[in-house]
Amino acid sequence: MAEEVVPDVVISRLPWYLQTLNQLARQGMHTVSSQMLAERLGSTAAQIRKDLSYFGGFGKQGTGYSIYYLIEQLQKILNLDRVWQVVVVGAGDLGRALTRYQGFASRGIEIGLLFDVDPKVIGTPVGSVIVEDVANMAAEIREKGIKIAILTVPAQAAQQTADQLVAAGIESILNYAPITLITPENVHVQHIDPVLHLQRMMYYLGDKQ
Amino acid sequence: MAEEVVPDVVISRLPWYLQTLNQLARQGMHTVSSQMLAERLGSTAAQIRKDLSYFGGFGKQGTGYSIYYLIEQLQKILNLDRVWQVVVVGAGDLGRALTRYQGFASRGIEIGLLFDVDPKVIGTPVGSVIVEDVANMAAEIREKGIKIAILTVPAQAAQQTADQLVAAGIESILNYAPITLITPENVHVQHIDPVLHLQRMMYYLGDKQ
DNA sequence: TAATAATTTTTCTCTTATTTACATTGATAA
DNA sequence: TTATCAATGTAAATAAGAGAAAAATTATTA
Repeated sequence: MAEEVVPDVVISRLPWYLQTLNQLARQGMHTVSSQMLAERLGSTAAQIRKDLSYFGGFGKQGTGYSIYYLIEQLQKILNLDRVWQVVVVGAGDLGRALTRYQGFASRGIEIGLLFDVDPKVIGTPVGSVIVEDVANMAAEIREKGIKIAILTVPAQAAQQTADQLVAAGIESILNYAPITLITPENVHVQHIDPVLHLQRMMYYLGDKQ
Repeated sequence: MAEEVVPDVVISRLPWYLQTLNQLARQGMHTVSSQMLAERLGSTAAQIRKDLSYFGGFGKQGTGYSIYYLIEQLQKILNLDRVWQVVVVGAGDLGRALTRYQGFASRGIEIGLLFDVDPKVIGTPVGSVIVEDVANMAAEIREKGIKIAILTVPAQAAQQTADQLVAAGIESILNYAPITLITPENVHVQHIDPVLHLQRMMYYLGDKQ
């Protein structure tokens, strides 16, 4: 009875499915077929069915999937049936924009802490949190038991800050700094860099501009 | 002589290689082996070599790669040997943060236009550009021949705005709105949504918090 | 100058991911 | 109640990607 491991590509698609299912639910729909969902997502029906089948059968043959039920199941699978606290490090333009971002609360994410080094911004409010001194970061993260960090510090400070976060018990880092972080194996890092995305698209644009 | 198509996964890794090569160059290095680069990236030497070999041989056997030469070649491949103008649509927190982002100019990206619907922000400056009325968007994009857009409008306006962008000749959209856009085949869309990334990480966190 | 060591390039193999195909199930209508 | 239709779940086939191994090239050292 080998403990079947679900491939990470599959995991990475589930939040995307969930997003669209929520959209459909908001539009008042109750049921959806893999075919219809695939069209909406620009994916394929077979892939959606296969992905879901890693976790069991959620649909009814002949009918499709109950949107409400599938949302509930996906939330359970992804551990979204609770509120996750997140720490933001770096209260520059981007860090502040993310801290104020309305799309977090409605999807179970709460910015619990916001840090910076700059004495000029420490103590100022951003949305409903106050910028705190990065010197107190480790202690506060441990106290609150936070496991997820969003990193929006300048490139030259990023690696050092990441090290501190890992030491403080952070296990997942969403990295907006334009460098590749080096972290222990057990720490999940995801890199969001608009430049990398834009450059990838430029390849396909050829000499169009 | 079949025109060999380079897989998109390969293309998506090149900007990442480039980023690290630039880092190494800034540190004063002149040469790097695939092995060393792989360690730096958290990738494997074989993969880097294989990716690069899609475009020819850039290295010297026994020595490795000339960092300067490889950067030059990658820039040529990705069409980065020019400045690309980009339009930002949506002058909210995120749109303004991106418009002011320092990391663009140094990597050949220039925010040429910034639009919003809100009369209160139209006319105000953000960095070196002025927020303009979205009503004039199509005309201005066409006039400047811009092909790339960054979309930071609220979810409910995103699809409609994307349609307008496509009609105005935009061929690549970097979408920050939390919905899946429906666009013609020839339009490249990339979706950046911190929530999707965070949710993916939450799967691996289990019930750690 | 010849031998050795380093590292790329290329080919081959293996693994992973996607697609196809179909048997099965449940719903609907005659 | 039976036949038909729609759509899932899964097994099998195909395709794509990654990794490993072999061959080739360059630099270095004896």
